[in-house]
Amino acid sequence: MVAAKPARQAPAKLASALVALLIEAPEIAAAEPAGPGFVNLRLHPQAWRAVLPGILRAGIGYGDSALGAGAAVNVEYVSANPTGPLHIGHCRGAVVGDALAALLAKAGFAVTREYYMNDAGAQVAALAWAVYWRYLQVLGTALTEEDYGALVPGGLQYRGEYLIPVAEALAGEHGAALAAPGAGPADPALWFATVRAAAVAAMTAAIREDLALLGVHQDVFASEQALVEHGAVDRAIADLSERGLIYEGVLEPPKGKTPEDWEPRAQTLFRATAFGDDVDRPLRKSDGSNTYFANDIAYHADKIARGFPTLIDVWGADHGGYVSRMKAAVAAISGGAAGLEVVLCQIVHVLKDGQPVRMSKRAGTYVTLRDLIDWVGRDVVRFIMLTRKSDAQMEFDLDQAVAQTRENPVFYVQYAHARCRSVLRAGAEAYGAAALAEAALAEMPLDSLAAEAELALIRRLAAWPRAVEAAALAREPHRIAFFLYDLAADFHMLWNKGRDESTLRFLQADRARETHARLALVAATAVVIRSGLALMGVTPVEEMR
RNA sequence: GCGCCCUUAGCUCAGUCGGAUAGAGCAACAGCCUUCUAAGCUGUGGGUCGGUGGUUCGAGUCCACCAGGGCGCGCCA
Repeated sequence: MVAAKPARQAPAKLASALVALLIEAPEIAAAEPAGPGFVNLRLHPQAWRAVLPGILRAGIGYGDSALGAGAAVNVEYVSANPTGPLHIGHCRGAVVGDALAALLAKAGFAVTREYYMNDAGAQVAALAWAVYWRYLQVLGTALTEEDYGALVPGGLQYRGEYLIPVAEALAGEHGAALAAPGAGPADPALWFATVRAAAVAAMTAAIREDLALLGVHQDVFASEQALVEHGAVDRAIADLSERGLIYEGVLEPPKGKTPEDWEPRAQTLFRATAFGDDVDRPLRKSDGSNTYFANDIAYHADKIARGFPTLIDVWGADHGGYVSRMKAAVAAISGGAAGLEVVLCQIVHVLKDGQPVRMSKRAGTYVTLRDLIDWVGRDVVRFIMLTRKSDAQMEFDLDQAVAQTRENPVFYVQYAHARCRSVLRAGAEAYGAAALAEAALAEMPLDSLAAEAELALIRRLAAWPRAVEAAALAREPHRIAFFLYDLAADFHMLWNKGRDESTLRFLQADRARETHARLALVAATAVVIRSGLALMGVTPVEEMR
């Protein structure tokens, strides 16, 4: 139908002509025109069976693609401020980013996994003040929290108890040297840099521990502070200035909802509107220091300079308003040579006993990544986080996550793999492990595989490489989870067919040829499940317990 | 007020490049265990794809407007 216009022929006529040609191909069993110009093709079963040896020889590498042609891609994810443990929102970004990176790598891109540490800004300063408060407490200060809070610029934040060990370590190393006599607060010039460094180091270590629990390992941890110290921010602003994209100006207040303390103010602005953003964006605060955006431009400039034509950032939905300005900045600073894509992850609501778990940072009642892993396990967390499109909100039902039923996709897929392994173990007892090695099964004659449910399963297996490429191009790792679920359903169906019809069971006593062909199919199914779970960072299980 | 995301079966969600009669699970109903794990499988019923227009041979998919939900909106990160 697409070709009809350039060919100047009616779609149905063109379809008939195509059919006449296609029917000649040896792989094609039937071809017929259909509907308004479709062509229905039916491949010979032999053409389908022929995919199995390739799967068995490729192993977990089945589905690897040359699509990316080795092009460099930088995937930045998590990038939580180093101010405390990771919570469930970070968790989704971590899993989505990690799976996306694995997916792109499988699709043939040269992927760098990166974490941007915001270790320079006001949040980290607030963290230092919070740690210092705990330090004074360790020393036995007479100050009340209220008194101390009055001394802190912007007030005391980060009251969580997780800072106490950091303060204790400081006290262990420095004694009372960072405090005034009597465990009172000393001049910040005396302690601030030391405390901030210790706090950031401790929080970074904690975050990396959390990520390790989740099985996330990134290649690069980029430091905002290092960029600032090396002058990267000034260079980036100078670069934009040379391109005529920086000016001093006054922004209009947001339409309809003017902040109460709004007053017109001249600022250093980036001409983001020249690259599709709604308004130009400030790079300097009124006190002359750089905005977060300015630092972020320098960071993205750094990534571009490191040779990445494609940058992918995985962000929380609360940063949605930030996307267009960052895309504008990347377009500006690279002269259009590099592109930024942003994958936004919407909020995750946790359900326990069917009720939403209330989260309040102030009350310290938010669900941490560690909590979640303690409750349901790493593999379940990773799989469930990939059972929704990232730009749709998600409910994480703790009860469903540990349920041993078809409702739980993790269980369902794992169960299929365990069943595969169970059959192969039984087969190995009958025929010996050597005969059931994947390389050996790849040599088996397969012509006995002819049942519709068997061919349906093979068709699914054959679709894996395309599914990988499509998911990689769409930047949608959740598709892998759905593919595996469908694959598991095909397998469970075939398994149960053997109950109704004993000739369809995988293991046929005294019929080695049929059995080996079926074991090749089972082994190939297990391979594809493992290949998919590997992308998701989920461990396949050998048996259910 | 403005911008971005979402809206598909009673519920939770898929839906590939715009392609034929829109698919799963749960819930409801009816079945399947002398058998490689019944933790599973089979079948039935269930739809104005939020609404209205438009583009197209063809729209859940693209465009415009509207409604509802979420997120954000100068010197936080």
